[in-house]
Amino acid sequence: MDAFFAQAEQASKPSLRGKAVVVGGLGPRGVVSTASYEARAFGVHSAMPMAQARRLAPHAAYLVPRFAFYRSISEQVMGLLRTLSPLVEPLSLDEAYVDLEAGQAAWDADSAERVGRKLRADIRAVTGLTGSVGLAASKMLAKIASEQAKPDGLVLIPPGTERDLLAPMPVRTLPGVGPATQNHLRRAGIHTVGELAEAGEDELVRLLGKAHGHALYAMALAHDERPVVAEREAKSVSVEDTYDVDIHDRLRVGLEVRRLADRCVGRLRAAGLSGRTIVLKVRRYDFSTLTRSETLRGPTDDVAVVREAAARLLDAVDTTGGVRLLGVGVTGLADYTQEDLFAQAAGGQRTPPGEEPADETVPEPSGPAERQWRAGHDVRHEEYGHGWVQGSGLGRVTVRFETPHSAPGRVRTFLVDDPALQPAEPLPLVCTGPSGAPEDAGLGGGTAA
DNA sequence: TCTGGGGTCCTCCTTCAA
DNA sequence: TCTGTTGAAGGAGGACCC
Repeated sequence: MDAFFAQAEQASKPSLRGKAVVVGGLGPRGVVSTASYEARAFGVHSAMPMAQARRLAPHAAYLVPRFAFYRSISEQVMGLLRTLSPLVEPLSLDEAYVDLEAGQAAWDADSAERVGRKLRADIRAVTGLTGSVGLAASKMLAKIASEQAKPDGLVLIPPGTERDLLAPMPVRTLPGVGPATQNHLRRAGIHTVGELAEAGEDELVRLLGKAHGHALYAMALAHDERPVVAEREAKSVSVEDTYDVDIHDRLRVGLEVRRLADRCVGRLRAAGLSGRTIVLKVRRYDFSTLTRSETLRGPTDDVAVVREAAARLLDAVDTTGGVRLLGVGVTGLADYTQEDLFAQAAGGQRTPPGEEPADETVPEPSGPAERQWRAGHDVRHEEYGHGWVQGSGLGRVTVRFETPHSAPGRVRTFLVDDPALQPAEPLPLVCTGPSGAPEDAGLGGGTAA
């Protein structure tokens, strides 16, 4: 999908169409998740500090991400892909590989191109959004083709042309080459994929290590045998928070770690998993990051065990000077726990999934008690109908009243505790009803936040 | 006024047991 | 009993991706 989060916001908010839209964290330490193509023209891009984006594009609309909304659109798109093949490998909410041959949807370049064109039309019809398609004989090349196809296009790399196509491209084009590897290669005088291939496998292994060297050499020759894998098992579960202001108080650091441990266990249990290794992550005031881990004798999903392990790990970390980020994670995942084994040995039963032990609380992530009006989120007003929060502060909230199918709407301001104003679910982006009235076709059961 | 969150994979080092 | 080798596992950090 093209600039997915930003495009989804523009589709649901007519007044933002054709305008610069930036989606990301709006706090003092936020970064850009997605920028619309209009915002990119000002130099705004993903992973850029939000403060920098605001300097570059002060007039842009700045919105917080609405993941539940994007997920509902993503599920529709993934559903379309699964009609083409059983082998669909999602990379994220907005990207996936599809093995067309395995699904017998295509067998040569012509048939693949037909499938690609129809897919783009179907995505447009079902979601109202544009997506780009890259067609090639391997995952690496399909990815490169789809990048070339953006926005709103289709690119096919004909078999036999791969090496010639890759040769002049910068090394950064290849997946797995980031800023550090690019620098490394630049110092060795290697700038393009062609130069990478000429350097030879031994030289690349010497420069970049065994795994990376071999993999990069193969990719430079356009060799990529990685299969499309439909089901991938998670290897770790983690939660982390960056704080608006560094935390200096050791007691507070301990409380935050405990809170993160609770959230992590909540996620772990929701996924029906347990884990053996507990990881504490600390990013200090100077952005230096360290991790400490402890491996238990067996996997656990016990909140008290994870809390205690995280606290022990924290004991070994110097936090004087302040911390800006804390995280707690669990790796070495299993779908049983040490307690299962004990229970089995004793002929007993463990707490059924979903039921919490009486003396523990694993709070689900939730907002504070007072009403929060987050920029970009949907609302409904008794008199003015459906709209979205354009901004809030100083006890007031500004709402623009419009829907995906209306003309750009008017703005009104209310007190934050105005009882006539309530949070609302996102409206579907596509009308399918005979009357033209929006139906629930767009939102997969209306699961959005 | 710098730099999110949730992941995966790799490398290097240390420890420990066979 | 002592020593050297080897491999697995644990731990830490870094690079990369979306």
